[in-house]
Amino acid sequence: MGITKLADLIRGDAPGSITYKEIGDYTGKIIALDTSIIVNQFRSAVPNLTLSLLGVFYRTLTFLEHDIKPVFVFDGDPPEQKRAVLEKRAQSAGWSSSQRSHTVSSKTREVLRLLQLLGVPCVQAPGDAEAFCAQLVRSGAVDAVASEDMDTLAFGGTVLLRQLNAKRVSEVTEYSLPKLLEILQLTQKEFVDLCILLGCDYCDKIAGLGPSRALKLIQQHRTIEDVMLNINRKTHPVPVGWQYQAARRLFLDSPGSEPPPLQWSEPNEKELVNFLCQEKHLREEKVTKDGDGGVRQNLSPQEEGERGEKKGRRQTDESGRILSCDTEKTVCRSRRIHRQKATED
DNA sequence: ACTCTGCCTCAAGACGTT
DNA sequence: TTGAGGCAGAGT
DNA sequence: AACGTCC
Repeated sequence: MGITKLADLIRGDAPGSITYKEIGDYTGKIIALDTSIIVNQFRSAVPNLTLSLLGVFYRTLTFLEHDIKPVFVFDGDPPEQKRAVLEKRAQSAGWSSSQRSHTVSSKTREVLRLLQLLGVPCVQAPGDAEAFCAQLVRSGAVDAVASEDMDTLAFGGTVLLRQLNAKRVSEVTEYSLPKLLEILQLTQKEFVDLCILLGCDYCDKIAGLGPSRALKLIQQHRTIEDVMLNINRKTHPVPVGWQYQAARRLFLDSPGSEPPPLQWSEPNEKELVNFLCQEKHLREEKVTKDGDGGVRQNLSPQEEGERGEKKGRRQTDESGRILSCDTEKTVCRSRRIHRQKATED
């Protein structure tokens, strides 16, 4: 997944486009997240499915504690080009793709439920979640995209955050696409061609061309077409039926769907506890606070995305738009957090 | 000399206690 | 499972 | 920092 070796290339050839931050630097910001990446992270880290739900729960709380407004983006139908990769992946995992999609959807339903109860907006991407995240940050609907893979930059996402959940300071890395393009002296179009040469999810690459040569070739010849005219076709054969043009369109064309209204509301503590403890049989002390702590300032529902949509503590739309729940209660753990901060200070 | 590839290994979440 | 880092070897 | 637990 992602663009092969792009992170290395940036670190080596355009370190000026990277800044090192910490999570507290994003207080007040709206941040889009690729939900499937998050879920997969937890799924590979802990074998148990319920525990990965708990991971999503904790991580979301961490955002809220820092007064960060998360937007969870869910994958839509994968584009045609990606199907080959998905098939291959599912096959090597020994799963049929229909099996896979069913399990995923039941899993994502639970994640969706949890996130709704937490009062954070969940949106369905028209296609690839990464692509939609990129569009959201490009249009200004969100301030940044937090993801572990580099696709976002190829899709034109202007601000990418990696390791946002890092515990230690200065471990969050922020990539600036405008700075990157300026340093590399590339246009977005040229950068997309570079990413295709590096290797992406949507088509093959030219064997024998790695990061170093790919960058030099693109900087010199500007397009894949011109690169192909200037390399040794014998030593670097172009893949037969190479679908690079389709991949290019995928990266450059906007998904098209308008940014939906984003709305945050207070967590529905009662249902949250019910869901996690009753349905999922988690220990209550892992989920709830003990007393009735002060309401947290960060969850003020009257603030919203600058891009529009005023109030409305309405909820709903079952077809995957925004759902929100309203409660007056504060979220678990907040009390403990407050105590910790008090003792630290 | 430099670049790319393949093969290897490892670790991957978040929390609390010590 | 995947990705990232280290090291071998073959290619340019 | 290292370790054990979460279910």
